Amino acid sequence: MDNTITAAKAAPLLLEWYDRHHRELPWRVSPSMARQGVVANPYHIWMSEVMLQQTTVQAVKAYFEKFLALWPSVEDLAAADNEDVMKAWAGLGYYARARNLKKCAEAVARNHGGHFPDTEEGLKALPGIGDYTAAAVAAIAFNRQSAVLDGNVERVVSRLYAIETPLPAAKPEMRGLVAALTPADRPGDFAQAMMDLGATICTPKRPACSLCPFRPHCLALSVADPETFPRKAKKKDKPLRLGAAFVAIDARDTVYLRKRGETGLLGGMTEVPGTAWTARQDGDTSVAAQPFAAAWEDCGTISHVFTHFELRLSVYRANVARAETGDDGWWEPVSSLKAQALPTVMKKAIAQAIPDAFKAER
DNA sequence: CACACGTGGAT
DNA sequence: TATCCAAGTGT
Repeated sequence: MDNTITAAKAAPLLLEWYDRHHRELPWRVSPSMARQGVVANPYHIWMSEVMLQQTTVQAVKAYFEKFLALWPSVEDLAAADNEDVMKAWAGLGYYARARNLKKCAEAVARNHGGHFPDTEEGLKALPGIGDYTAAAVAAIAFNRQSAVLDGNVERVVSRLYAIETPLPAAKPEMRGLVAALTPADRPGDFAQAMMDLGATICTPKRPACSLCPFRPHCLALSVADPETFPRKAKKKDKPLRLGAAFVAIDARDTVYLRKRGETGLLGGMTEVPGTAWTARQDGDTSVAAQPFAAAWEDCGTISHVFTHFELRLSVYRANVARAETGDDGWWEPVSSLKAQALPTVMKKAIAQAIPDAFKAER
């Protein structure tokens, strides 16, 4: 007997589960709040969705609160200094998101009177908003019946229908299935419910199928091991790249920093001088690659894993007079390094040269 | 379609 | 330790 779920049954089942078991999140209007007349703030929903791209809820919470405190409205963010936005985003990763966040805020403030477009199409035309985020903001903030497909939903749907096509080829099929399931009533809650289900019940490993509202209808559970869905190709292994980083300190306990170019890896972020990061094992990562002459002391190496390569950086430290550096950067007190737009890899390098650089006592 | 693009937590 | 992966987007 075919127990495949029908569109008419899916939403009520899932929304009933969501009303009882939804997560409380800082940017979310819970069902009980909605009953009291609270409506979603599109600025908050957009901000959270951009931060949540490939990023855990846990990591996002503090950044979300910080950004709202610094820039309470989209006009505030549009008027902010680019550099301040990059400083506030430092540590969250995927820094193109921060650059696009600022551009998007400027576009909304300048071209849309400070109001986000309320359609998928309008939203998707903005920087940093793609298929997923456009659908999510349209559904959650504007109650549009849009098909929201993220990693969680892909997992839920792939199991519900035991989809054998591997990702990402299966995405169009999955989007069609989600579109068929999405209700006209509470489409935003439906989307959030699918994501909550994927995050808390239909998890990548050891899913809690006994607690799942879709359990009677899940094809993967009935015919196979749900854990094996979604199918996806194996990832390539990461090559190793080598480089050197030079931490120059002057007599007043300040460090020489530079700003990276606006595009590419860590674009627009702050760094210490260093070599290019080469895949060549014979690249010069020795003190000979120094950016300026000094009595460089070998501080050992640090490792950092990026999305598509692993980096091993040789770190050097020296006491340097201000006049001996170039003029492509600036001197920053060690005590204020924490507030700089330093990506994690640079904080690691500096901490290797100055172990207490980021300690609270400073 | 394939690849570039960060980081930290879980197993 | 190795691997996966978390509310993806841009090119």
